[in-house]
Amino acid sequence: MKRTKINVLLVLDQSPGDVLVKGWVRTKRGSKEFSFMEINDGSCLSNIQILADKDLTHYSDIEALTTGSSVSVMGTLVESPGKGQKWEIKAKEVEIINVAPESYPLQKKRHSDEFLRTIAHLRPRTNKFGATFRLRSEMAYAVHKFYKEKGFRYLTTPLITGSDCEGAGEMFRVTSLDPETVKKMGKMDFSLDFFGRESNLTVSGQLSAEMFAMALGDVYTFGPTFRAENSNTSRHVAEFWMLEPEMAFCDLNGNMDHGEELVKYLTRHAVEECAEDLSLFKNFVDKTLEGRIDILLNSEFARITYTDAVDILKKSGQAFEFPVEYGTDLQSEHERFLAEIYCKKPVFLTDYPKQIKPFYMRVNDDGKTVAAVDLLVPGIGELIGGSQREERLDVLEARMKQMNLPLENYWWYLDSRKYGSVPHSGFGMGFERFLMMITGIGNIRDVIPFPRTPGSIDF
RNA sequence: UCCCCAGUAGCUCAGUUGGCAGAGCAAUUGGCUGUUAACCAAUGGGUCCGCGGUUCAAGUCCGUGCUGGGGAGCCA
Repeated sequence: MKRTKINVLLVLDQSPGDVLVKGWVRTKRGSKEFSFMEINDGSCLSNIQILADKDLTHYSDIEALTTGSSVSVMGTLVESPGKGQKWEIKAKEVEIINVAPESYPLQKKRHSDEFLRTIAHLRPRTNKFGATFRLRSEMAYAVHKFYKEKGFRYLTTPLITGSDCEGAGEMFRVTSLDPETVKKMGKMDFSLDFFGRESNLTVSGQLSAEMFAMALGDVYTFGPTFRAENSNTSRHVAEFWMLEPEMAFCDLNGNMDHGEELVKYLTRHAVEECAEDLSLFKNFVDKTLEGRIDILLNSEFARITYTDAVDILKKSGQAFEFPVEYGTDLQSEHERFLAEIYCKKPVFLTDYPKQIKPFYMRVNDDGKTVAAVDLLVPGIGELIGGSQREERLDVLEARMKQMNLPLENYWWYLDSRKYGSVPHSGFGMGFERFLMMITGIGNIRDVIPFPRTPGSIDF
């Protein structure tokens, strides 16, 4: 008999008769005459209830089943006379695949996120984390679906990079030399290393993506990204997934239009395809989630220039811990005020002073600002960071010299501005940040399977 | 990296002025004919985060380290 997954069974209108399910025992309520078991196979949030009568062979073994044990159950799918579920299975055969001993750490009660992080290998077996990682999977699919529908090409850029100045924070060094050899060298000699020069894990696929946007038109990358920053916050991990669209013939406004469309598309997909899992987050994780999702879907995102934002903050009358100063980066409290109190919805902040932004951002006509954009989301902070890129070779080279960047290392990047350069734009969206937004989960470590953070690389 | 808070049973936590180590849940055993985080009864369960100090006496006070959480910076 062929196994049926529980998500398929639970939506049936009428019973097909006998069915075979396989899964893990979530809870068992036993008595002398019969036992109820709830089985989950990961296909959906819901369990299916099994009724096991004492007449079954090995009933004493069935009665001894524990939470976490794995079983295979064949029986008749019948309408449940009890409350709380439509269907249940009246078991004919229960095969015990493996009994989980009493040391199984997951109990039939709520556990703290902190505890579950210490057993990250088992936490996907809980309702909350099962829902989280089903949703994560569905959102990754929706990313590809969105870009397929829009005619973008999927680009996989290198994870190991030789550019030492990608410009976004500390990098992890990649080497094949063993520490003893390096010690004997006295001073690190990269020419003896695998690639013959210093190499690192990528902090962004953007520069590569720009090259392909100049060829394929619209591209996106979606893959792991690494930052060696010693960041200890609920919004940072050392290894995360980033989505980076890059679009030829696109200016900053087109960039924002695209970002807004993307966020709304993914959100709508979650609402339409993940309703059951989403209901868990709405009910048990974040009571304000429903309203926030409604705002995401139905409001037009605000768009404010950095200069206007500074004015708004200065006139707000708010007592900020840090002063608002034109020419410096906005503090968290300032960004939060703009998104959560002033706009009460996602807001694109644009046109930052050029001295606080990287070399590749396009210099505006005022000569003071660049065509940068950040999307700030209430409760999350920065979800998207991007820009229109500097496509004018002379302006780009001047800027790089100003910032003391070694032009020769970027010869290939500059070639794109030499040969058929066009206006183009793109941004990076933190995939985990998006998941936090759509689930209401407050710690980024809880939306990634095995989080990597400073001092922590278990599992 | 900086600031603040916490660390006691498998989990969540209480522990008064420094004076015998506690509860709920879980586990184990038994009972129970339709349960829904089932219910009822009994039983077992401790390096009070580590190290050092003060004291007749430290879970409690002091120092230090580690781990975790919240916030800041960096950013996605």
